[in-house]
Amino acid sequence: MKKRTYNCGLDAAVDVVGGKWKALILWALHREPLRFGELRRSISGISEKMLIQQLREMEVYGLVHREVHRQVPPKVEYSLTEFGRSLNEALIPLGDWGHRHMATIEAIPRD
Amino acid sequence: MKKRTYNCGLDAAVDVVGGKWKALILWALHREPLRFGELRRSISGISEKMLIQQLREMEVYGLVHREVHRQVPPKVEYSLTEFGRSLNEALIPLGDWGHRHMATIEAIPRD
DNA sequence: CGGTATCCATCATGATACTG
DNA sequence: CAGTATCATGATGGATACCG
Repeated sequence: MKKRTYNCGLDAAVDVVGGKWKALILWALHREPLRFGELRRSISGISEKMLIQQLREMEVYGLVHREVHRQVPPKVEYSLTEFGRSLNEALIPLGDWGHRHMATIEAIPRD
Repeated sequence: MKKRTYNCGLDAAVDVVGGKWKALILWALHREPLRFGELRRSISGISEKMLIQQLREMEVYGLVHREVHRQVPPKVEYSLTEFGRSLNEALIPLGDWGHRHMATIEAIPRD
């Protein structure tokens, strides 16, 4: 989240959901609330640092809700807010597109 | 474009359209082909360096077509391929979402 | 007009180790 | 279990100057 004004909606949306991980976190949480560890295991390749960093930002944005259950061992559950849910729905066509063209995308030369 | 395999379509799509500029470039080109200078003026805040860099990547991805008209002064037109057009359509709901929630997004505290 | 080439600052991401 | 701290690296972006 760098800017304060936007020229178009896409500009604003990219600013919110931008980066490698936020869209994937939204998707991982769209079915049910998950604990930190479950979330980490369900998003392959993410480090604990990036996961917590992105989750904190998404909490500030109002996309994600963080609920602490005071018990031993500690249990913290993350879930989507209505706002997060609405963003996730807006991402579905993009996910479908990626799924349809995955073979093409993987064939793109790197570097 | 960093990875070679993807867990889900959204993962792949984010890899293709990720970064601050590519979605905006797609949008700028969706109505009609534009010259380099027109493109630069229509995307506020982008530097020449980033514009040319992103365009080159999008050419490699097969999203954008670059057509050189040999004349004086030089004229180079950029347009969307069918692939680029399909990606742009998949981004429309996200753009709508951003447009609907722009006030909320601008009100999010920074840092 | 439509780029290219450098240099440089800053930011995003990653690896590893450690803690309540 | 759910994080934090620290350091390293690479990507991103801005400024400036130059070229066919």
